[in-house]
Amino acid sequence: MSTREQLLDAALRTLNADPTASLADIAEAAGVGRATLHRHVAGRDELVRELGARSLDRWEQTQDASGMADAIADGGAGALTDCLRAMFPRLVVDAEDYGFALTDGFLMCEADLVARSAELEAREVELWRSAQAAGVVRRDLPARWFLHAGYGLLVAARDALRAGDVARRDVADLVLDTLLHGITSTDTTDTTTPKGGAR
Amino acid sequence: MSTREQLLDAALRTLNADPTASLADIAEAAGVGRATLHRHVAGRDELVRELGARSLDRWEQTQDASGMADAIADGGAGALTDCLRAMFPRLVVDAEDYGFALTDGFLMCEADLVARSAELEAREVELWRSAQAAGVVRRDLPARWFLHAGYGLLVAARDALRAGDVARRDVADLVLDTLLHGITSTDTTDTTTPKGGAR
DNA sequence: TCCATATGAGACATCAATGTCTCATATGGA
DNA sequence: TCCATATGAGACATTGATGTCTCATATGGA
Repeated sequence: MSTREQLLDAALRTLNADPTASLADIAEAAGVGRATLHRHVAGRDELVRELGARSLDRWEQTQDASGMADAIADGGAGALTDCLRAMFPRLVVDAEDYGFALTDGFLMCEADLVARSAELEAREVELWRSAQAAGVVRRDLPARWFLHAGYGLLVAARDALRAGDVARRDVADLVLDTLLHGITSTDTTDTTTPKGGAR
Repeated sequence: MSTREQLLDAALRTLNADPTASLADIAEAAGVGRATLHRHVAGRDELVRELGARSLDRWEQTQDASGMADAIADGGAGALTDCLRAMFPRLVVDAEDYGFALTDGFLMCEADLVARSAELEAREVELWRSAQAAGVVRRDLPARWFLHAGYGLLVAARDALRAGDVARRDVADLVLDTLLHGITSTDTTDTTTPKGGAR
């Protein structure tokens, strides 16, 4: 891994912990002089743009690795369900790795990032529409709402992990379960094994 | 309404639109000189602390107006369900009014705000626990997850409204419906009237 | 009219973050 | 060893936000 990438990794870690961290903070966290940081990254703008692009790369990889395109092409309920079940665990990891990018609003000031983000969103909306058509998810709600709801639950997952309220190994199931089935009590005599360890 | 409150309102509007707005921006948006803003508010810290306190006031009002305490005391499924159905429409409005406070992380740097927030969170967790005990919501998920999930869906609602993806009149139902029942298709022959106007 | 108060405009100093630069040093290969 | 390159430390200037101050003006009541 190049020095530049190591610096960007350190910057990501630092900004996840404190989105307002200064370049001096980042350089210190990277164990590097401030001048050295500037030698590899032109400035804060470039650094943030780079990390934003990385987060979109990751999102795209997640879509690809989940077989989103194939599932949409297939159109069957099984394929679409499998895609969702493959995608959300990855998205939860992404949301934690790129936590600061999830809620910080400076990414959406860069035109190219906005465009890419819209592109990836459009792909995901396509997935939701296919899932509606296949009868996997409700047709009485707007497909774009699923996008926002999924995103919101990723924020919830990130925050729950940060607060230590849920176990890392449970959180992906928690998100998908909540999104798909909601939190209403399903059975009257609940004897199933707890998922997140009800406390 | 006092001048100070009018200024705080303008600050809230401005910060909702752009969380990085400077005091000069806020003063301009309020139609007031920068000096006048400083005459009423000591500085940015005080302004933000004040708005944070307001958002917590609103949250507390929403809890009270939804009869949360009574519902917990009652403990019945009906009372608890009514409370949830009264609370979320209000929370959605709160999330829109205090949108910047929803995801911006400077509030949680003020010890007193953190304490109050934890207090209100604890109340809401109590509600969720009661709802679990009453069989209203699932017992196989940690109660604190419901807190995060509800919060995440409020973020989703705010973003969906900002993006123009859902109608304002639908969004509260959308949130509660998604949280309680999830997005899985419930019936095979869907002839119900669309809620958000599936597009 | 006269006066007290609030305001707008703007000057001014301060401060933190940023970006650039220099120089001594360290590292690693020829 | 000798040299090229990368680095660390730090000086320096710049910039934007912030906070304070003054003064002329406006407003509204006595």
